[in-house]
Formats: sequence, C-alpha cells, structure tokens
Amino acid sequence: MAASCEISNIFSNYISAMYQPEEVQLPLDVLGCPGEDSSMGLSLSTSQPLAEGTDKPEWFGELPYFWTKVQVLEWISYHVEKNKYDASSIDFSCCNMDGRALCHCTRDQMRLIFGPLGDELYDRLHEISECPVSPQSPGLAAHRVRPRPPCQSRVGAQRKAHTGLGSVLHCAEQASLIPVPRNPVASDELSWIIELLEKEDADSQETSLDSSHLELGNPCAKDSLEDLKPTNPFLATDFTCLSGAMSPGSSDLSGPVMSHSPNSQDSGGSDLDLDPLEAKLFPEDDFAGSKKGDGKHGKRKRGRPRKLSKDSRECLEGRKSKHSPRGTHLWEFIRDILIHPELNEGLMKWEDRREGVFKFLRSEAVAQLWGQKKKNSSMTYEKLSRAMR
DNA sequence: CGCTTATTTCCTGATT
DNA sequence: CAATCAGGAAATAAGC
Repeated sequence: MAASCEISNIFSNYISAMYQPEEVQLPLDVLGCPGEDSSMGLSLSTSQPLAEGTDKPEWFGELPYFWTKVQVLEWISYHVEKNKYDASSIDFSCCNMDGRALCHCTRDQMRLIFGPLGDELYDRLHEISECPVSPQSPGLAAHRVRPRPPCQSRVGAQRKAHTGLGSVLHCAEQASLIPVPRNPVASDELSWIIELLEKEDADSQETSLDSSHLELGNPCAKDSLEDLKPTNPFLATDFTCLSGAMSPGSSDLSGPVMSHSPNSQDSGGSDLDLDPLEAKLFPEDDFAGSKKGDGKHGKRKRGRPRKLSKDSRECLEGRKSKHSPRGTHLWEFIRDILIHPELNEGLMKWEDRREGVFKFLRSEAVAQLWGQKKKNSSMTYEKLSRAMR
C-alpha cells in the first residue's frame, strides 16, 4: 500500500531531520551494509551524541585495524560530532571501509575524504592505534554497546496482520548517520527491553510458555538473528553489558518487540497471544500495573483525553508516576527492537534492511510494549502506527 | 511561564 | 458493507 509507505517515509524523515544538524549524512549504500556486516546500520542515536566524557563509544576499546565498517562510521560520526564538523562536506561514499582500510589511509587521503577533519581523524586514528585499549576504559569492552542496527539509514515498517493482511511501511528516510546509542539514554530502551525479555525468558522456561509467541522458530526472527549475531562480534557481550550497564529503570523493554498489526482489531488476534505473553513479559510490575493506571494522579495522561469508559476510569486512577525520561522516543523504541532481533523474539523483523523496510510480526504486542513503556495501558497498534506516521 | 516537541486520542475518508 | 488503513486535528505532558 502506498499509504503505508508514507509512514515509513515520515518516520525516517523525522528521524533524520531530528539529527540533521549534527549528524552526518550518509548515503544509504554506505550505511546499509550489504549482507555481511549486518551490524552496519547505524543506530539512531538518542538524545545526546556521544556523551563527551564518560561514555566511550564501542569502537573505543578496539584496535582500529579490526573495526568493522560500522565501527568506522561510528568513529567518524563521533569525531564529526565532537568537532561540530559540518558533515555535509564529507564524502561518505568513500567511508565504506573497515578499520583495516581506514588504517591504510594516508593523511592526504583522509583530508581528501574528510576535508579539514581529515587531519584530526588521522591523528586520532593513529593515537588509538598506538594505544589500543584505552587506559581510561578498562571496562570498555564490557561496555560496548553493539547495536549495529540496520536501521540507521532507513526505517521502514512492514506489517503483516496475523490475519494475513499485510502492508508495508517503507521508510525512505534519507540516509543519515545516526550516532550509535552508546549513551545511557539510548541504552535505556534496550535495557528495558532486555529486562523484560529476560524476565520473559525466565518465565517461559518455567512455565514453558510455548515460545510460540516468541516465535523463535519464526524464520523471520531467525533471519534477524542470523543477521545480527554472527556479524556482530559484540553482541554477546553487548547485551550483557547493556543490561547490566544501562540504566535499568529507564527502559523496560518488554519482550517482544513489535509486531505489526495495524489496529487493535488486528490485535484481536494478537491480543490473544499477547496477553499471555505480556503477562510473562511484564509480570507483576509494569504491565499489570500499567494496566490499571499507573501512578500519577493529578496529572493528566499525555495526549487527548480519552472518552471515559468504565475501564479507562479505573485505569486512570493511579497512572503515570513519572514522566518518561527523554530518550524514550518511539523511534528509539522501534530502533532498539530492530537492532536486537534476538531479543525481540518475533515481534518485528527486518524485511529489507537496506531499504529500511521492517515488518511487524506482532503489532499488537509491540504496541503493548510501547504502551507499557509509556505507562499507557490503552496503547494500541493503531495509535502506535499513528505516532509513527 | 510561554513555546516547542512528541506523542496520544478521536475522527473521517479512502481503500480493500 | 465491514474491516483496514492513513492522515488531520486537538489535546497534553515534558523539556527547554
């Protein structure tokens, strides 16, 4: 459907626009690494670029020579931002190189590619090369957040209702280099998701909640997994690190990432399988809690007030205790889900990473997760999709 | 405190 | 005709 494509476009544009000022504009081709480095995609950054200071980018502890293309791009992006350099003058078509190639660049070549920033990059590169593992970041390895998501250049969504209905949300976001979420804020989403997933995982093992809802067997999920895992050397650690290092509270990612089912209707189907899932994913805490109005009395819930219904009334009672911290944006939520398919377990998957097309395998579940995250029990895919658009 | 941003919600119209 | 889908517009919390 043409319309659905719009969603993606809007979504992508929105994202790119958001980071336009400081982000580097990369051609899709550069960003979307063909097959191999699935990690290629740059993740959408959250609020702050690289936190200047404490948080070190993931490439930090790695020898430049071994950087992947993604890491190279991140590194470039990092310096672009750090130097407030106008990335528009960089010839990114020449940046599609891995660390090895980068290390072979001469100062002149760097200048050619990066302009005035070339010298800086050249110097930094060689500094790092000489002192591979930064002394200041002993724990870096553990910290690397390795989301090399695909989503960086375009985000698209393809939804397929359980009903078999399918539409594609295609995002034609102009490629824009988006800093990787190595900062705490971004990580929040992940940690949140990870937490939920872990919970779910644990539960499912106990309850033997048939992983059906997780759809691990789902080819799609598999795809994503294979897509990222293998190529991403950090993944294993990353997750651990993420869940450990990231601010826990900030993001509670619930398990299944997104599934796409447009409306609640479509959710009808998902709901069914969702409930149990949710229950597992968001056991006692969030889900249940959010269900009946979380926190925040006094303050109104975000958005246009809903027509009151018995349910809503109940729900509204104790809703929303805290406002969602900055960084918990919808696009980040989606990004994180896509970035870590192995965690979303069948909620969403990339259809065509390069094109920025992704599919909601279980839209309603995703919406529920989003709602949980935002402490809005009434979230539906319909609303989620609207927000995306 | 006003403005902006990012949703959230409702509603309508088009398409399937 | 019903279901699905997309977009407009209003409303609001949160951030600046």
